[in-house]
Amino acid sequence: MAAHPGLVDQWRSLVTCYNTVACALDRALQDAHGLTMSEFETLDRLVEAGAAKRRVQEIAADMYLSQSALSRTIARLEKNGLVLRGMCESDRRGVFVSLTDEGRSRHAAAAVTHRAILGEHLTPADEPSTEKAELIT
Amino acid sequence: MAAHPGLVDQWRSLVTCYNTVACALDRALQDAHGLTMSEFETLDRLVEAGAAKRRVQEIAADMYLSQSALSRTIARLEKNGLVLRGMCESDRRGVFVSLTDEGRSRHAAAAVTHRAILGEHLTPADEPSTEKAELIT
DNA sequence: AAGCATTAATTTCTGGCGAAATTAATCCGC
DNA sequence: GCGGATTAATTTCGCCAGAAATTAATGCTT
Repeated sequence: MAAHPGLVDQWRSLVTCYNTVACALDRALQDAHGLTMSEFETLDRLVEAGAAKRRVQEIAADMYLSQSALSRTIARLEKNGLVLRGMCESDRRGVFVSLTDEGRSRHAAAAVTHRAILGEHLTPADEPSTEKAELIT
Repeated sequence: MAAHPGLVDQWRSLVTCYNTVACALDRALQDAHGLTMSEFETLDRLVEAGAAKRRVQEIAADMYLSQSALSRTIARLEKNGLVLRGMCESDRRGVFVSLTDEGRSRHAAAAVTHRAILGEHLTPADEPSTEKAELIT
């Protein structure tokens, strides 16, 4: 019993760290850019893909978000003019999702905030400092 | 620009790790014991405290859960007979929360599942293997 | 001791999530 | 080419979370 007494502590540290960063990110993105984390992440995947990217599910696979949640997220983004949904001729079940110009610029602005928040809460890995320690402890 | 290109990757790893474990935990606790993660964590804090523990907020502070969410979680636990709410004489705003016998035994059973799932997904830290320790470090 | 700010907990209220049901198109075996 | 299985996306449903409003007790200042 209790063969790995550190496991629970390890998990709690992970939870605390995740929640701290996620909460800070969510607030900052919402306040400064009116985006939820899911919305930002969705834009992020589209920017990474460069061109138009089909398959809502393709994005979902990268994102740990259910297909239904992503469908609604994309609907929200479209309503706000950041994204466009289009037909896909080759497979008419599929849906193309592509960034609008405004989507691209909103993402660019939000990405600055995003990295700033990460920088505040995570250590750059090549420079282990005192920062993250306090979060984890 | 991109002064810390690894930051985003680090964050994504953390998110993936957290989601993977949290999802597995949630499923296992729900299927085997009918408990949500929040409910289990609440029981866990009460067991750790040993005696009756007042201050809903005291528990909340340990748990990264808002006071309102915890209030509802405790209400659910009470409805299921795992926990009791009682008056606190010294400060009548406060509410004592205490485990029932069934709460104690349900927690004990669930804790086994809990540790098993953690063991599957996290490395014991004293034995760094190929799994996910790298994410946390 | 009266009045106002503060603190503890609960209760709306709104919004996002996942599971399951639904709709629609494609694939496949005959 | 027809009918059943599969796949892509959406919609519906119920649940849980946080923010803000509410209720109630305490503390503080005069």
